[in-house]
Amino acid sequence: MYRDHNCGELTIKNVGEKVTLAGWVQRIRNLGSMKFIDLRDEFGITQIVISSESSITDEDLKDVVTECVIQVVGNVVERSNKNDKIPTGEIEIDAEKIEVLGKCKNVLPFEVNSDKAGDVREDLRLEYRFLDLRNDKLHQTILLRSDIIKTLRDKMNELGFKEIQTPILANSSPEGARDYLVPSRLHPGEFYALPQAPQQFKQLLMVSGFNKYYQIAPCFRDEDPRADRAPGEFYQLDFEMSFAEQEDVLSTMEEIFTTVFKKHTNWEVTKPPFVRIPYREAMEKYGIDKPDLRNPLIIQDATELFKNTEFNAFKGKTVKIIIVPNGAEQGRKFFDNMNEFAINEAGAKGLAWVKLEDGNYTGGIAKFITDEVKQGLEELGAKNGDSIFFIADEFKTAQKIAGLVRIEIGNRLDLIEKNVYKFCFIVDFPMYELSDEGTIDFNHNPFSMPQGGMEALNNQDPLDILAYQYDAVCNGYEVASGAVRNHNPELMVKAFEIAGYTEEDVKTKFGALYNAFQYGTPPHAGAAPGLDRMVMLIADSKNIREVIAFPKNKKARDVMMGAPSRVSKEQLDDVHIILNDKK
RNA sequence: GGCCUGGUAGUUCAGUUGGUUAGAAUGCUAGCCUGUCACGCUAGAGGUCGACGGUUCGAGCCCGUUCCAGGUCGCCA
Repeated sequence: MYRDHNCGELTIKNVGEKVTLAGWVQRIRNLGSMKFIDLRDEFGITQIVISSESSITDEDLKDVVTECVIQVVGNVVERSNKNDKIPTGEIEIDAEKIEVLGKCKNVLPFEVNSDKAGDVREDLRLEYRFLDLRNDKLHQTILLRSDIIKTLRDKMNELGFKEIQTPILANSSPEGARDYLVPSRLHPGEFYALPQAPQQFKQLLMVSGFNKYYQIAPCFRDEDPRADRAPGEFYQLDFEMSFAEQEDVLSTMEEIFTTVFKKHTNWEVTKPPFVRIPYREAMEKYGIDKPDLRNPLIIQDATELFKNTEFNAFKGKTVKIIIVPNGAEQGRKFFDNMNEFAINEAGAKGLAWVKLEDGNYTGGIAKFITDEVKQGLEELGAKNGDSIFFIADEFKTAQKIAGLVRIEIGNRLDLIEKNVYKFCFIVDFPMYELSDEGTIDFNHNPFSMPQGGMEALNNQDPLDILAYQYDAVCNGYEVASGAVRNHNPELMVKAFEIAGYTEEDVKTKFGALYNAFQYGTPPHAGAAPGLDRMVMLIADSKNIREVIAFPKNKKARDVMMGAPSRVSKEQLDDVHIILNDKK
C-alpha cells in the first residue's frame, strides 16, 4: 500500500492517527535542524514536518528534492502555527519515515507550481507538458474538462440520446477542409481519411432508425490553427435527431448549454430562449457571424447620408458607422491608434472619425459633416459627447472592417460586460455564395435543407436562397454549428446541380448517403457543439491549448512526442509509398 | 502563404545615442538558522545576446538573410 490518505483530506479530526501519504515535493523549507515539506497530489497539499527529534537523517533526505515523488509515514499532529489558506492547514504530519518513490534526477526546465508557471515560453511548456500539467491551474482545467464531459453525457442520456461510435478510419470527402490521409496497406494506392466530422455517419444512423444519436467525437482537419482553434484534431459533442425541425435542435442546444454552463461556472448565463439572429442581420449590425453580444456597440449604415459628399474617400462607397457613447472624451492618441489598427490589422484604407462636443463636430473629418449629414447622424442616435467612426469601402469589405473595428473599440474602451455568458443563435445562413471565381458555391454545408425546398431551388436566385443552417454563438465564439439536413435525394441532386455538380458527382462523392436516402429516410436535423471551445469559455481561457491535455503547437507539431516524424523504409513499403524528398 | 509581435542566465525580464568585465528577480549549489508555509540571511556557479552575413575602430543594440515561437488574415463544407 502506497498511501492510506490523499494530500487534501486530513484535518484536525485526524489528529493522533498514524498515516501514510504519497505525493510530489512541492517545496522544502529547511530551517536548520527543523524542516518542512509541502507534499502535493491532485487533491491538495499537506505539510510534512521533520523535527529536531526525528530519526530521519540528512542522508535519508539526500534525494528529496523539488518535484520528486516521496512516501511519508508519520503521525497527524495539530500545528502550533496554523495556515488558514489551505484546508489541511490546521495539521501537519510529523514524519517518521520518508522514502523516495520517484527520483527527480534532472534540473527542472521551468519552475513547476510557481505563480509564474503560466508565463513560461509556450514551446518549452509544450515540450515538457507532463510537468506543465502538474501546475494547479492547468491541472484543474483538464479535470474541469472531464467534469464537463460527464455533465454533457448525463444530459444527453437524460434527453434520450444514445452514444454511438463511428469510424475513425473513414473516407476522404471532397468538400470542406483538407483531409488527414492514412495510406492503406491492403489496398495499394488507396487511402482512408480521418473524419472531419461524423457527418455522413450520423445521418446514416438516422436512416437506420436510431431516434437520437450523440457522440463526443474527435474531428480531424488539416488546416492552420487560431488561438481558439486547435490544429489537426478537436472534439465535438456531435448529435442528430430524427423527425426534428430547426427549433427542436435549437431548444436542445439551449438545454445543453445552460445546463453545462450553469453547473460549471458562477457567471450569469443567458436564459432560454436565446435570441435568433438572421445571418444577414448579424453581418449588418455586427459585421461578423459570431457577434459578441457583451459588446454594446452596433454598426449602422450611413451610405445614404454620404451620397452627395465632397469627401473623396467616401464617394461611391458603402459607409458604415459606429457611434461610441461618451467617445468624445478620448484623446487624439486613441483615434490614431484605432486608425493604425484599422489599416494594419483590419485591412482598411483608413478610419475616419469625429467627436460631437458642445453641439459641434470636431476632429477627424468634421469638415465634411454637412448639416444634412448631422441631422442624419443624430437620427441614427449620435448625441453630444459621443464619437463616431466611419468605415467606407466596398459593401462586404466595409462590413468586415466595421466588425473588426467594433470589437477593437469594445476591447480598448473596456465596454465588454463582465462575468456573463451571452448566447445567441445565428440562423438563416445563405445556402450558396459567390466564389472568388464568380461561380456559385455552397456557403456552408452541402447537406443543409434549403428553405423553400424544390420551389426555391427552381425559381429563386441561388444567392437569395437561405438554408436551415444555424450556429450557436457565445461571447464572440462560434460554439456550435448545425443544420436541418436535406434528406430528399431529388432535392439533394438539384441543390448540388446549382453548385455545379452532376447527379453522378453526388453518387461518387456521397454515394452511401445518396444511396441510403433512396430507402426511407426520416427528416432529421442536428448540430455539433465544440467541446474544446466550451471548456475554453467555461475555464475563461484565451487559448484553446490550455484546455487540451496534449495539444499540438501552431505548426501542428507535437513537440513532446516528436510527431509528425519520419518512418522507416519498411513501413513506407508496407503502405506502398515512395517519398518525393526533392522539394 | 501574407502581415504583425517577439527570441538576452534553467525560467521571467531589464539593457540608455553603438562604447570597459551584459544586469535584476527567481530557480540551482554550498554554508548558517527550531515554527516555516513564496521562510530568512550569506556566498557561489550559471550567457555562442536564436543563427549566418554585413556596416563600424567597436554591435545585444544598426542593416540584410534565415530559423523558431505566438497572434492575425487567407483557410476552416
